Amino acid sequence: MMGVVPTESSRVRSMNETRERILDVALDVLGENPDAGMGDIASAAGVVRRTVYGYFPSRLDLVQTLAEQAVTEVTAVLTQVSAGDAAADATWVEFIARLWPVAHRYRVLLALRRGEYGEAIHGLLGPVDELLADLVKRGQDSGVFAQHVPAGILSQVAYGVVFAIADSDLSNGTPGARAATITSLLMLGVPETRAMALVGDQP
Amino acid sequence: MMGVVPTESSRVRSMNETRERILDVALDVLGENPDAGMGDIASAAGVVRRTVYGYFPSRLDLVQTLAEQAVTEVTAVLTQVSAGDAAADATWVEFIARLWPVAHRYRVLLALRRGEYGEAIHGLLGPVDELLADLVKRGQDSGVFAQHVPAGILSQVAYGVVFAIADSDLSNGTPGARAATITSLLMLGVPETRAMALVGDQP
DNA sequence: CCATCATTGCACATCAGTGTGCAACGAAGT
DNA sequence: ACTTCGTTGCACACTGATGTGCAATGATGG
Repeated sequence: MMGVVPTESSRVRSMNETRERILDVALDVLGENPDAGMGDIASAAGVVRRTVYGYFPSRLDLVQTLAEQAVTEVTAVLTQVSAGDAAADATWVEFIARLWPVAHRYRVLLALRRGEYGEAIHGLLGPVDELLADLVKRGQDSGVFAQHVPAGILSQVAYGVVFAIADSDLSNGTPGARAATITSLLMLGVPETRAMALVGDQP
Repeated sequence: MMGVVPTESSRVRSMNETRERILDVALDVLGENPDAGMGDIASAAGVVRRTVYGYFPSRLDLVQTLAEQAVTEVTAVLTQVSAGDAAADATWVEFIARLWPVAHRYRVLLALRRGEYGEAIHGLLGPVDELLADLVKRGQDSGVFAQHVPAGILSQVAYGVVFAIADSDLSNGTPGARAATITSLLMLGVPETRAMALVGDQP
């Protein structure tokens, strides 16, 4: 139905690998230093700067590609999780669990939102914000999430929190993910006992 | 006891005003774009680029001065609030209320933590982190705050949340401050009813 | 064996920002 | 009035990053 792979020749496959490797290490390098240059990315990818420009004519093209990937992945997680008929808080737990590696991976976009590429990124991330707000609003309407703050704001805050944790020192390993899940549940108004039960008392 | 002002001459006062104005607009300009240049800051301050270099020999000097100011102000708020013998959650509410304008004002330091100036800023903000962790730990020990997450991590998360809200679109006005206060209380494990009572049900 | 082509290494121009030097202006201090 | 000095407006050199052009190389595919 989707994605026909016509047995690409070795050359095309090699190029795809190179391209993906560049995108891959770009997330790492830019994740540690959003101001890293094309040369740094190229070096980390094991290629020369000139080669990177062969795949991405400008720095903006690279960043935009990364942003599009992020939107695609996050949207996929969000829609898949929302498809089920579980309670909103349980859905949220699953969402964070699956969002976590993605958020950590694309944490650079949060820093790049500001200055020079801000507009492009913000535009691409718009649909994600809406989906997120919808999820939170459904939780509020069903009485699972508290209504101390409007859904639009609350979703943005929760969104920011997950990224803040993914962006912090405790981004690696399970403690970070666990902290992000519990904390976000609490801030959504889920009682502590229920939150602990959802995430499992002892890991 | 502190701060003797020996009736400064008009010249010195003018210089101090210029210097403070530069630092003031630097927070604004850098707050919107952390990569703004000295020229942008100078223009916004109504002076020429050369003049800025007269007060701050390098860009690092300017940023360090801003960071030192932030540490001074935040530390002052933190110690003053902690001096009282109120409950930990009430203390937290007052803390956020007074921290809010400061956090919003110095939000640029969060973005500047990464890349080039990161080390200097991180070093200066260290003491603040400790004070914050102490406050959270006291709340946990007194049973007011939940212990689902270690104090060190929890304080960092709450720290990040407040800055995340101060850094977001809803940074201006009371709704942002209210959202930050309620949200941080909830994530600290304070029950919703108690949190709403502390912050006031209707503003 | 030969052609294709991704990759390389080097060239170059361009641009933006940093930091400095210095003469000149103009308001404040004596 | 004369001096001091903050400020200005230019000058310059330096650095680092971006983006492009082009010949050489070497592996792949016909």
